[in-house]
Amino acid sequence: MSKLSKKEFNREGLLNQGVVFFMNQGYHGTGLQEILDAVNVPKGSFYNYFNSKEEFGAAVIQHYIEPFIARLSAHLQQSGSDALGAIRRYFAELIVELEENQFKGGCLLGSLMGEIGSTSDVCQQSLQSAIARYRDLLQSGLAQAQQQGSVRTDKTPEEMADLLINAWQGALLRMQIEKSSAPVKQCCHDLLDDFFIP
Amino acid sequence: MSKLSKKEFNREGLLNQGVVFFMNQGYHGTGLQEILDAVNVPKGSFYNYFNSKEEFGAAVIQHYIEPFIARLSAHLQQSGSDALGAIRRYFAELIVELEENQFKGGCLLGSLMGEIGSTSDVCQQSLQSAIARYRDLLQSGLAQAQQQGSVRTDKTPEEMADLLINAWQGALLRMQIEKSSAPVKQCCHDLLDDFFIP
DNA sequence: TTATTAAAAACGACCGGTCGTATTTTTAAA
DNA sequence: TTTAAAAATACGACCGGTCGTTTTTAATAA
Repeated sequence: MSKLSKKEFNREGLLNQGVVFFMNQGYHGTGLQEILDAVNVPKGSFYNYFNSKEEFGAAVIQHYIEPFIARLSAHLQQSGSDALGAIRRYFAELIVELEENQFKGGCLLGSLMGEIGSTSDVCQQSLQSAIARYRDLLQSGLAQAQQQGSVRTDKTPEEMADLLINAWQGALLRMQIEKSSAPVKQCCHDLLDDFFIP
Repeated sequence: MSKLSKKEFNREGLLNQGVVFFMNQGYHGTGLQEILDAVNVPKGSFYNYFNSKEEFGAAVIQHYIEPFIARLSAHLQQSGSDALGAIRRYFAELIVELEENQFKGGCLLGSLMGEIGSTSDVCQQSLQSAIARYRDLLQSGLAQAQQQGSVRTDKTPEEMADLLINAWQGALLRMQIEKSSAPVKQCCHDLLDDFFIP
């Protein structure tokens, strides 16, 4: 493996483990050492990859949201004339994975919003942009569904996307402490099978 | 002031400041020293009041939820035949206070669920019971409103209470990073003025 | 005196971050 | 193409400081 790609490999590893540790133990509850040990990167090398823990946190946030956007995007793209179905299937997939993980994870964005959303400007901005991107995608999916007649049109897609994201975040928190997927299932059902239907 | 009541006074002060600091900086982001300094209690004395930071955190959670339950309860009690109006006014009051606080706070329960909901059993249980009490109260209010004909009856009050709490929590997180009360206002409007209406 | 509580001092572990230095990679001149 | 200078990266020891907790001492009550 060439040296250049090894650097990128290590960087990716740090971001991946950052997601895992921050999700399980929170930002302040996770020491850099834990992450570095997990990827076998020496302490002194960390600052060749990132300028500070805070900037690392911001990068982890962006790294975290990417696959979610890619997956939702893929579902929407291949859904043809059933955008609402694509959204339903996307969330159903997430629920399956949450169950597989025994409800340990939740959503990194939700956890970090509460923990450092008010204290770290850098991370706050990262959270803002991550959620905005996710929201915009969901919004476009709901707009498609409106044109297809499967979603009510007396609410803006923006409004519904926000409600769905917020309720989903809250349901994920509940899921964590109740160790049950009931909250997230209920949430999807209430909105996608009822409130959003014309 | 007698010694006994001074001890109770200090204990209350610690809990109050615990709410403030945990809300602003998170659990792991707050050192005991900060809280102790704010209440002028020596560090060595902390363990005369609480057995550990973790148990202190669990106590802070219970201490935090109390006034919310009392206020919602009061609104419902004096609402007569307009339980839905009481719930609306309760949340409207909360929104005013959030705006006064410049969206700094959010909800301690939401923040701590994400940060330590999966790692601290003691706090997890405390969060569970705090939310359950709050939910039950909201549920009873919604049941009243159903009997009064102002809320739809094809959904259980439990289901609606959960959705309201979850969406509210998510909206509070959004409010924090967007520094705007728009998310919480939208949330209340979507549910209390639309989805819950028969 | 003895028993009980408050508080000070001390504990080891760990925090994020910096340091000097060794090694490698890139750049540019020859 | 070879070589020399410069820039970037790797790395572990180490920084001052803070963490939550424990032990020891001082003060108070019985």
